[in-house]
Amino acid sequence: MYLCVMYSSELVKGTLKTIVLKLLSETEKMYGYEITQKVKELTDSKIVITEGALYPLLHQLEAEGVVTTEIVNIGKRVRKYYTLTQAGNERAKEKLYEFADFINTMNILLDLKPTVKYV
Amino acid sequence: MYLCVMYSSELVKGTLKTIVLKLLSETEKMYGYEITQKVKELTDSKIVITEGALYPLLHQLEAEGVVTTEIVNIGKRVRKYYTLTQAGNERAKEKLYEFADFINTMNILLDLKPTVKYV
DNA sequence: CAAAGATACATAAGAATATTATGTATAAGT
DNA sequence: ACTTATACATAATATTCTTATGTATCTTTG
Repeated sequence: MYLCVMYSSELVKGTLKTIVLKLLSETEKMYGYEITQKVKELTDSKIVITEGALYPLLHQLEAEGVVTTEIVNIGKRVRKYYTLTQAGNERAKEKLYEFADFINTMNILLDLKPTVKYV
Repeated sequence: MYLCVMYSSELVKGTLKTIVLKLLSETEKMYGYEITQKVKELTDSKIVITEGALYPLLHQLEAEGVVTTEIVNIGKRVRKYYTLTQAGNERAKEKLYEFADFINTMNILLDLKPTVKYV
């Protein structure tokens, strides 16, 4: 039996973009469903990205020129791959740096011990 | 000259309750304005709590029995002090633990180095 | 082989939480 | 006198997520 303790949604809220950009920055191209599964796997189901949150975000990123898309047919099904643009890579770096800095600030504020470095 | 780089609002969003509970858990009693100033000071103005966000949260916490209030007259002005109840202290511990755990998960996911312990 | 579950996309209604703006009022600094 | 700081509060709006719904194919399993 397995007790899955997810985080309160308000905590995860706001980190979705950072997570997606990070994954895309290290995998060249990914499709939506793949991203949800990867996050589930890496976090041991502590963070679960819902489709209602992910797809609108991906569309938004495309509209902003952060990613480009490529549609691939798998049998009769369709997959939509997302790839970071050069601007997207910059965006990913910025977001990761911001998050690392944010964690450091929160550690000080909440009096948690170590600091995190983003090189 | 001083360049104040605040975090994107979506990052800070969701951590407000944790921050407030933590401050109240170590200071016995605080009033709203005091909380905003303390956070500003501790984070070097990287996190600024707006009144429109804070006051509704404090009222909510009171309605939930997490804090009790005490109104104090300072001259002709009014101050509303907030104190954690016993349930509030539990809530603060839970929230801090959750946040520390969340940071650890995010560090793994985003491949940032150290982990944070909340004892 | 039929049903259930997994894969894969998408959007709309609603909830939650914050920002921005506004309002009131006193105290302090310039 | 005027501006800034202190101190509360709420309303309109914006953002971002959850939940629900919809479509469709592929795979596993009884």
